[in-house]
Amino acid sequence: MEAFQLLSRGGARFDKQRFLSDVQLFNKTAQKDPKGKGKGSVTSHDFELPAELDFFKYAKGGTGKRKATEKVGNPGGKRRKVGDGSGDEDENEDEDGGEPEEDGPTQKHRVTTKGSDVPQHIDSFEALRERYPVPQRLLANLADNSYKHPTGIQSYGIPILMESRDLAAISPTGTGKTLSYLLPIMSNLGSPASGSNSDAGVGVRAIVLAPTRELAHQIYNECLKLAVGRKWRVILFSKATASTLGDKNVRDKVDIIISTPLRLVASIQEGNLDLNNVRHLVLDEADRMLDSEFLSQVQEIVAACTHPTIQKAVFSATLPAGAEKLAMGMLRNPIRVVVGLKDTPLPLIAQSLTYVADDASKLPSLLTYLSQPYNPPVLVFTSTQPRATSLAEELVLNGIPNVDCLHAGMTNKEREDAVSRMRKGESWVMVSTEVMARGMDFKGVREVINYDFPTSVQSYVHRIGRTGRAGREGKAVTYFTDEDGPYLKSIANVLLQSGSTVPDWIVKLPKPSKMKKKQMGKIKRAETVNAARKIGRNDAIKKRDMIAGSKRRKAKEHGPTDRDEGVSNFSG
DNA sequence: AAAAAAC
Repeated sequence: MEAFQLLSRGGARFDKQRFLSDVQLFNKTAQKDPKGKGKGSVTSHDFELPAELDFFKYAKGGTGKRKATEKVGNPGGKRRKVGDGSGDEDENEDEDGGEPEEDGPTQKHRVTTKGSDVPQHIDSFEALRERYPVPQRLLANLADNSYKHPTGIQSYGIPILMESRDLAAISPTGTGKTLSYLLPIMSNLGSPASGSNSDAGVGVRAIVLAPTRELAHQIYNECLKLAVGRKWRVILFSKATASTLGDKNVRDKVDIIISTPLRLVASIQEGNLDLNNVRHLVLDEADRMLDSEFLSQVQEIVAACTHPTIQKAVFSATLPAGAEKLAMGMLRNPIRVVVGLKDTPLPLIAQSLTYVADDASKLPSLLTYLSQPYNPPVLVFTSTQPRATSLAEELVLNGIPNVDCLHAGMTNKEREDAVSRMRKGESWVMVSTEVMARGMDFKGVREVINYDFPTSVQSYVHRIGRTGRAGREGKAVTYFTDEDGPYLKSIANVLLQSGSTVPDWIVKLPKPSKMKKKQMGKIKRAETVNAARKIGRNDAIKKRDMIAGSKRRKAKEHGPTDRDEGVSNFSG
């Protein structure tokens, strides 16, 4: 059920027929309903998933024992002290009662909270109304968009935000974070400023910041769905919409702005925008927003929000210690909620590492991959814009159908068109840079390929998080070359953590010390080569990868020999 | 560590 609701959010078109098979895959209790596959006979009631079938499924295997529990509320109003975020967590856990299953859904997930006076979580959206004055229309819009049962982060995060508390929320990719903050914002704002809302004050009252235009747009779309039927003024900030704020009558009646940081800063500096009436500020993809390039912009925005009772919240699937410290410093008496394991991908995503000797071997590998049956659309990540462009060109030249490309070097229109094709299912292979790595919700994406090795664990987690969304299964393949050796182990650990398997030799790689990383890079490069050769001889390990390897060599003979500059300049 | 993205 939940998976169904999640699937039907976001801007992407949603194929019920296609989803039906997925649900049955997950839902052992569901009766097979051949009629359900018939045209037009599928309704949401046809596939009630058990409530415990949450998005978060703990995979078997991985590293040792794994706790898979659900934290249940905060009985007795137990106080919790906010700590530094690292180290031990003050947890309150409870078994969920379900039995772990071999291959089906594991019916357990874990939520941990930290902070004082944590509000009781909700078990249903209806329960919200019993506790808070949520506008009827908002709940109706929720239902109209097939949101029926809250996910973990929604269950815990929404009451916290409803009670005007500051929140740091960490929840895996594709688990419904957007709704977790939009619903409380719209509820707490009460009614649009343009109406007879005496409490509205003057000027924008809520701001959501996101790192990319595409993501801001997606959040905006979500917001519009919840805004149906009321005269909310929600603005997706851009040069054009920002200029409309020159009109004071417009400016004073804005309710919510969704924006990227720099655009907002520009308007503040132009004197077109006053943030002193902002009561809700959300940083989506918080760790990204707090890294060096965005930090000063975000700080400027935070400083401009001078309303005494402003509520701040940060959301992400990953929050490294440094970013968390910064975030906690911004928040007032915050509650920290972690769903699942921080910095860890969903176990629903089957991850693998594929050895490709060097950069020149990547294209043949990918072509081989795409010559075999695959589930479009496939999302392919490269490290730079030129590499994205030239890889897309190469694929087209090699006859791969419906190849698209998306990076920030393209014009706004090109970017919008690419997203639109993706949403319509017209893209089969989408080649992109990090711009697509975070937050984007394309329901159909079943496979992600890291053509270029991700430059951080966080990048890896977010990239592969474009699949496996809303309870679906996904697949992620990561190419690595000899040069990626120094960072291989850290990514391999992520795979292990989330239940995927990793060849032994990678697990045994020594941990690179920071000081000697560069030096060790050379040593390890040799180790990687040797170990990778061993794999080639070992039938037991990663059949797929070996297939890819041999096909790669074959494809190389027939494949194009001349390579675009953009593709070859990777190995500096 | 390093590129990308933000206007």
